Amino acid sequence: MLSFCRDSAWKYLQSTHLGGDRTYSHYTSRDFSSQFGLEDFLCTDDIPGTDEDTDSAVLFGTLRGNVVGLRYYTGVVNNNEMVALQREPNNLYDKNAVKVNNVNGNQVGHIKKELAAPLAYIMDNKLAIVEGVVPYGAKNAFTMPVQMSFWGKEENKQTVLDKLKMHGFKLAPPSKSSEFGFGSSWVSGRAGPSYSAPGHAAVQMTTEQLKSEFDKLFEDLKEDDKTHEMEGAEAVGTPLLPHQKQALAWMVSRENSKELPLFWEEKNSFYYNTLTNFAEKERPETVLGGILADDMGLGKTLATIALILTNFHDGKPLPVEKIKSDQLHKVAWLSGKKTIFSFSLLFFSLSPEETSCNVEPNISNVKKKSETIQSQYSSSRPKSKKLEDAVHSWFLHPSDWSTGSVQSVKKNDSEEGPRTTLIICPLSVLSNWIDQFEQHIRPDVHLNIYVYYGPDRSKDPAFLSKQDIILTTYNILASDYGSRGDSVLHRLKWLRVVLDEGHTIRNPNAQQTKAALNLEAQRRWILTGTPIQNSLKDLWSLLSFLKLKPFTDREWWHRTIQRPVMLGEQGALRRLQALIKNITLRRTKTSKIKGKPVLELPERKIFIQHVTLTEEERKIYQSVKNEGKAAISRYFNEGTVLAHYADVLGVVLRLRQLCCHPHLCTNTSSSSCQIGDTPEELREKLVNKMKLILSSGSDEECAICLDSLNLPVITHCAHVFCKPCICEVIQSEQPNAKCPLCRNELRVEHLVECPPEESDSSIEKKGDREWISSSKINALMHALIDLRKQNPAVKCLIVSQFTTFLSLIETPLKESGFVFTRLNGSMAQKKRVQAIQSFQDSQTGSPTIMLLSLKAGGVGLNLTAASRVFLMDPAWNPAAEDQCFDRCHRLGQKQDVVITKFIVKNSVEENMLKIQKKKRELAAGAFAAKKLTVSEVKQTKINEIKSLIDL
DNA sequence: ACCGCCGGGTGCC
DNA sequence: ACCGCCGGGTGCC
Repeated sequence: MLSFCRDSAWKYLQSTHLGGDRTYSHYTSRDFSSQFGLEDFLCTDDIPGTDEDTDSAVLFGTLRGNVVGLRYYTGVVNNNEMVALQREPNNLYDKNAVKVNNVNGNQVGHIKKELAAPLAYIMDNKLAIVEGVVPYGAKNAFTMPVQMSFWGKEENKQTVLDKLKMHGFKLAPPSKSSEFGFGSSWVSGRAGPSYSAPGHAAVQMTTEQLKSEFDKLFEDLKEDDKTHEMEGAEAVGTPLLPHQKQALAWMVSRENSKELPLFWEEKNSFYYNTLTNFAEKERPETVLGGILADDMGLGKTLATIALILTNFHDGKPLPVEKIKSDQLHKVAWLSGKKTIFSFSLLFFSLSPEETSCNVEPNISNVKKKSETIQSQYSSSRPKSKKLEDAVHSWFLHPSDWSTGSVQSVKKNDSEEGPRTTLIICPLSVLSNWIDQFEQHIRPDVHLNIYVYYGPDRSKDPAFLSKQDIILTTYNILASDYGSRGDSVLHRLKWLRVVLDEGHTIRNPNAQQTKAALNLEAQRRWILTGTPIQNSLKDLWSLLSFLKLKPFTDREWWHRTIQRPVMLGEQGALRRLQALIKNITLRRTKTSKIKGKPVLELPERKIFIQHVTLTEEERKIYQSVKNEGKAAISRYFNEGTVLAHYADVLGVVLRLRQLCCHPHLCTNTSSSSCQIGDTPEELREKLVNKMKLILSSGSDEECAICLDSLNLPVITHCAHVFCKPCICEVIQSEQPNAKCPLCRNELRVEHLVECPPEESDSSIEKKGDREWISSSKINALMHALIDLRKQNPAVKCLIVSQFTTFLSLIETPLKESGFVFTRLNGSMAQKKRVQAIQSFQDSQTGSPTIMLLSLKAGGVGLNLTAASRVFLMDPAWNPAAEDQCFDRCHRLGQKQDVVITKFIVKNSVEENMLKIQKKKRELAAGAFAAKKLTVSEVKQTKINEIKSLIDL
């Protein structure tokens, strides 16, 4: 019921997706392989027709046709307006019917049936995408002309031409300006007499060129009117830094803006869209929001909190109403039995239903629950007054609530419309938001915050709509939305929706994207540190979320911006830049305000501490290395290195593990799968390979959804995906599904799942083994003890990609009397929060060390209590290391940060450093670096392997 | 639609 | 006239 009408958009979407599974995988496979730092290693060049259909499309030519039946429809167009052609296969009168819609999606008419016949064939078989522009005659009563452009893959061109010829039509060959609607020459008549060579209208830019152009897009965003500053409302408990005041001023002005959106003009009481030439009487909705694309650590969360409080209602701030403490009953509310995060800070009024169904009127029960909360929060954060009070208030008998001793909040009684801000974030930053609310909202402010998370979350619309802020995750949003597309979150209208880490919705086919796009809100914000992560394509869902007309429909985005930019069309990039500038605020860590850096972070120094293995360790290392080297040499001789990628990776992994500790190397020799293997043997080998990949410290990302692996499964060709993702691919490519990464045959029944975590038992197994130290552990302990002598209060992060290594480190830490905590990627949310909070606590007796797995947490993680980092083993990807360092070297860090990398001499680790160095240079260097050919790329990868194991 | 097309009415000059 | 011509009815797919 909420989904707005955009049939043509979805049609379009499907048409580019179907048969596009393979095409899609190309561009994702780069990400996938980059997780190993061996880009393009996985032979993406073997995949034919790799880019999205729409990207590799060329213009076949143009054709003038007629739109008929105008009498019967309400949709109107202007001269030179773009129109959408949409198949209507269920038309009662003609199976070949092709509808013509205006930019708004209103039907204008039909394509005349003689032309509709070949068009239907072309469109149904996806031989070409057909786009229309009405050159003149827009005001005709019965029929009007339409200039059609046919875009498709080169190999389909002849089929299209033949089909049209069969029906007596002939395409005019493309001429330079014929395909765009921007005041071009053909408008006045037929495409010019030019018979220039068909094909690309312009030379396509290389990825590097485009990327550097994208970077430029953001370069000048800081100037113009975005330097205005605004103080936060009284309710904001934290003083804002200058750049945060700018963000606030900009966000408030965006929310209260009355300006027409970009590319719209008012003309004779009509509103014209200058890109599509669409016009309508109704004023296009002003986009009350935008993209806050500041670098990580500049305080996007704080800016958003400040916005919520400062532009609370009617352009006015949330009033701070001083209340006497004896009148103040602080109530925490626990929804159901297990959810800990379902609490409300201070006040809110419960609806009778909520009271009766979620809170059992049983004092001992309530006490028990509150004690659980208390042990989980209060003990770790005794200074958190607010929460402590909240917990104490639990001891109020629930009957008090109905006798009225808990006042319901009276706030903004005059308020009309929705009052609630819905914030959606990845689970990993949920707790960060809760922390920041506590930190930045003045304690005497009435604000209802509800964390919509956990199995017992309230789905009562009356209750939810009474909240000021609701916090939830993309996963909850998507799973609530489900297949039926309705959920309480989608039934309610929100004052404001904020998407944190907004690039999460870059994939238009992902469920969470669809769920986010269908939320109804007055004001819409996207917070992200990486606005264009992979390509221009990623921008569409963001713009669609912002409801920026006409880009909510992908066809118009594609025709007016994406394709013109990709084809390097004159002015297209400027158009894109204007667009981004209009809705985005971006500052980087190096941005300056009035000559001063936006953030003055303490220094960050990186030291490399070389470690020499003991003779014993070196012996083991050498034997494993020789063995692996022999195997890899064999692959080289056979020319099968690339086919044995997982095995090569395995050899390298074992060597890396041996550099850390001999016990890490669990002899799961993943010998390659042989034909003679029994199903059990094969299965076991695949499971081992999968574990290898999952534990190798590389990004655990699925190449299909680009997100972290959800129910990882391994294919017979040894590639790992989310089970739902790969099943969908198999489904849609039936009966001959192929692996998106290597094009080997795929079958659902061949997918092997990861057996349930046995890490606990394996750790215990390790525990049975007698603990021994290692050279690296010795080096670490030496450094830690030294450091403690100098300053016992200093806090350290100990980072490794191997969680078992972190477990091994626990033993000497305990022996030497260090208080430590631990954070793994796999930890339950509540445990994580606990670990982070106790570590960030500055009290004496709090942990001074955190054992951190390299990938744990994600972007939002704030560990500024630490000023020392010990990186136990180098990562493939230097960016992953940097991101990890940024968790303590960020806003809030007061001390210089010293990072120590332990590197074993004469080992694979040193070689990894060399590769890292190359990568850094490549990343920093000019994008002008020429694109490597396929064979050059392969050679590079082979060289990397060789240098890794000294071949 | 100030068209095309259809089909009924009509029929020397 | 098994035609031509006239003029009314009619009109997307």
